[in-house]
Amino acid sequence: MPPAAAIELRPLEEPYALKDRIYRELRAAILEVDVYAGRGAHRLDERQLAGQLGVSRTPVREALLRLEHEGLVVSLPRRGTFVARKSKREIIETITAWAALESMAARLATQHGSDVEILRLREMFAEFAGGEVQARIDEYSERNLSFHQAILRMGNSRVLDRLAHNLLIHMRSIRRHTIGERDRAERSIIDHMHIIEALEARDTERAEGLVRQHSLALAAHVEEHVDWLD
Amino acid sequence: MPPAAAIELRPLEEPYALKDRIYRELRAAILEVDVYAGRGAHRLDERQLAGQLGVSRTPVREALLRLEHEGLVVSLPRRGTFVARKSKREIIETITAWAALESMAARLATQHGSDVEILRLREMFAEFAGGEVQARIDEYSERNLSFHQAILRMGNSRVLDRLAHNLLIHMRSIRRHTIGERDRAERSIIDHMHIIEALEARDTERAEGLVRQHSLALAAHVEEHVDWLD
DNA sequence: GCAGGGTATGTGGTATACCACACGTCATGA
DNA sequence: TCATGACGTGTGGTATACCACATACCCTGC
Repeated sequence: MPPAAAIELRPLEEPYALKDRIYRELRAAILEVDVYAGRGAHRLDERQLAGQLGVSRTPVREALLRLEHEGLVVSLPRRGTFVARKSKREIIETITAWAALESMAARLATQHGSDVEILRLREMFAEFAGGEVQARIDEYSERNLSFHQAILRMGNSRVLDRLAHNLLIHMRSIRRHTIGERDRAERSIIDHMHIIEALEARDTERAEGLVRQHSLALAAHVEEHVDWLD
Repeated sequence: MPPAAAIELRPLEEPYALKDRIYRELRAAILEVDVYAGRGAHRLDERQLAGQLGVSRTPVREALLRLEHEGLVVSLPRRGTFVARKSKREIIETITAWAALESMAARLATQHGSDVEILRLREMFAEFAGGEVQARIDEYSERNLSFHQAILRMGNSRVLDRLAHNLLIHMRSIRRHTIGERDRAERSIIDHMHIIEALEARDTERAEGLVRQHSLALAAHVEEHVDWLD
């Protein structure tokens, strides 16, 4: 017997568990830190963190455990927990793995993706068509990420998406440093257009190949030009 | 000032932390269980496990957290922790992701793998050349796994290897059920030979494609013939 | 008979106390 | 001067106690 005027209530879904909120908080803080700046290792003291957050060590530890699984922090028994510093090699390997996953997603996208989804990809970059990339490099970078995530989603595979997402986290730190290399941005947008065309044509092999090539190019670029780590 | 006859001592590396040993123990137990047998959900009670192992809940929880992160168990807040049941779709997605990673490893293997490593692949199957596959299907299955892991290792990428390993865990449960399909085994060994040939020829695109195709064929097979889940 | 709510009980979530090990410091003695 | 050992201190590891929520059962009143 529903009342005439039912009150609308949202599920109120608070991120619920304390450990999850702590996890998000810590992750945000870690990604904020420029790990590669100084030489000193960024330390995460369980008791101190618990104190700052006003909770006990237990949920903090669980959050740290999760971060450790994801490779964002590294814990040395009885020595401390630290923000992970990735080696150049690890970053290249991560990008390579990303290339593998995203290219597979592109493959699947040509088979199962909807026309509408592909159309949206085009719209993403419509406003940058006139070569305004340089002027709004920051905004473009954001769009760039969305593009790649969109392809992942079009693969319509939760497993693929989840794996890639975990890798993406680690690639954010690179972004901070490679941003502003203008010629790369312009070449990037051209690549994207070719990828979109391949998707529209439902050319499985080509879409897959282009996506892989595009990502591997980033790996090669890091290999060659990045020297702010190791 | 090293003594004349230095005593040789191995690092004695006990798996160390309790939580790690518990993790291994639990993982082994979980993989032993045939999750897809009955209808009832396999439950993991923290207190009970702690009691059986003679430890407190804390390390047990940490082990469970890790297993949850790897997708082997699923925890419902205040309801319980259960051995994860993968849907048919999830399994197919997992195989697909595996295909992406392994094919990338094959790509890298053609570029950086040593001749010796490739030769070893051939040796793996030398004894099965005479069509003895059917008679020793169990042993072959083991070799089959080694083959794929070897390719992963030849990619010489820790990241790729780690990701793929995590996926492999979930595929073991399939093995139990698809083993004994003889024609598949024979077709499989032919595929493997072709892959080895591509690697020997350092044919990057071909090796990558064959590996991907080989794994995707498994996905398609599961899609079509597996009905013992969902 | 049955809808509704009270309540017992079991679960994971959290807080807290204690332990064992790693490392730095410093006293000791050759 | 410098090995060497004792020892203090701080860290993560573990054990334990308590809490809040979810569930199932039963009891009540209609």
